[in-house]
Amino acid sequence: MRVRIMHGELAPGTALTLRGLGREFGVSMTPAREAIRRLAAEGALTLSSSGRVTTPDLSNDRIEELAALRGLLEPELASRALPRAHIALIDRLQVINQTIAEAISKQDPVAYLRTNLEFHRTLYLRAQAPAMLALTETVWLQLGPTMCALYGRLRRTEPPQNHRTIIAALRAGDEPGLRLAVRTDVTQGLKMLVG
Amino acid sequence: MRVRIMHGELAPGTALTLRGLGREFGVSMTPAREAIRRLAAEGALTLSSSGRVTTPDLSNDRIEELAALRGLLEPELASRALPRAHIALIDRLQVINQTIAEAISKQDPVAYLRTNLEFHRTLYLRAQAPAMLALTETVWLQLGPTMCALYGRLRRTEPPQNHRTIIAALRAGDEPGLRLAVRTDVTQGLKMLVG
DNA sequence: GCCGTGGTTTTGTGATCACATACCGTATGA
DNA sequence: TCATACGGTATGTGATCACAAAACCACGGC
Repeated sequence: MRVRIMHGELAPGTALTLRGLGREFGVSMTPAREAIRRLAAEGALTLSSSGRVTTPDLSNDRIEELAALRGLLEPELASRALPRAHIALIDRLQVINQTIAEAISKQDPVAYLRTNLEFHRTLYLRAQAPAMLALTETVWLQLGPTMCALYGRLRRTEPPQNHRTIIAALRAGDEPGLRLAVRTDVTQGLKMLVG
Repeated sequence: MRVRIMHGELAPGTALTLRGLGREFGVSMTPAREAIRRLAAEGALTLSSSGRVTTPDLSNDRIEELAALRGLLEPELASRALPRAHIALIDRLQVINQTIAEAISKQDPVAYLRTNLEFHRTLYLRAQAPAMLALTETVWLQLGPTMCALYGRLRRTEPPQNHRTIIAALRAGDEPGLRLAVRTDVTQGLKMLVG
């Protein structure tokens, strides 16, 4: 429920109401409120003064900060996943990569975003670091709406070259290369957004 | 309310009940539940199957992971705070440091922990990076109960030498030195816990 | 003496309600 | 014509209730 709400298909600045969400999902106010508050607790929603709730639209400083967070956390996760990455994982990553290419050619930003995150999560799951992954997903959640909105604006056409570099580094067991590839993949996309 | 609960004065493994907490704080189940769920969402509480809620007692792997997270996030925060650190801040840090020394001499683990975190937070507030600070506090929250319990077991007597190194690096404007000092301060304490 | 099974109690969940408050539209006056 | 004040509506908050499930305890059987 909350996952679908915040996965990116909600424009930043949208106002949410407890009763509205309750009606939409066929539940009462109590579970809706709980979901809202939980998302607000991890920064995915901003609850304005007097509890009014909206999806946040982030300032450029905030985007830069969250991008730095990704650039800090994700290389570490990738590095931890590297020793445990075997062929089956790499194959799955390549399949996901193909799906990403399809989403790009279809100009479907929400599918692109979702599959892109699936690529990263699939890799990071191997890191056996649940707390670190949870924190990273928190960051994704906060970036979700703005990223989706901005990807919708600028027409991406280039294929996911960075992902290919990541897979290559994974195959070669090249730890510094992997860190660098992940970092550039993460920061490059977000640098375009603020710039 | 939730801050006081998780600030460290709760042994890991304690079971919380909604109605119990409600009675303790003079409120009904609804706000108590909300607080519980919020804390559970950020990993400060583990809600077992069927919603039973306890304070988590962390495995050594988990402690190591959270320590790595601190070692990743906090040097970055300190580095960002460095250009904005002026004399008044350093003075305040030194005052807090004195309070820490008092807590150590009194063998009061919860006061030690609280003041120690106040030291770090005071520094990191200058970084102007709210999301990063929020994530770091999440990590603190998760570590809270175990750290308190373990600090109670081992009798610390050494004064906070690392904090003095941090302040010195801050004064000198030495960015790599600051990063290193923060990293060792953070990881050293936690290395003793698992070891 | 120990283990399984029954009932009782506790606990979490979701719904509904009453109340305070914030927001919005309108009307009136300068 | 614009600003301000007032009233109605909608919204969040906290409380209470009914229900289901899980835990606990005791009793009986092997």
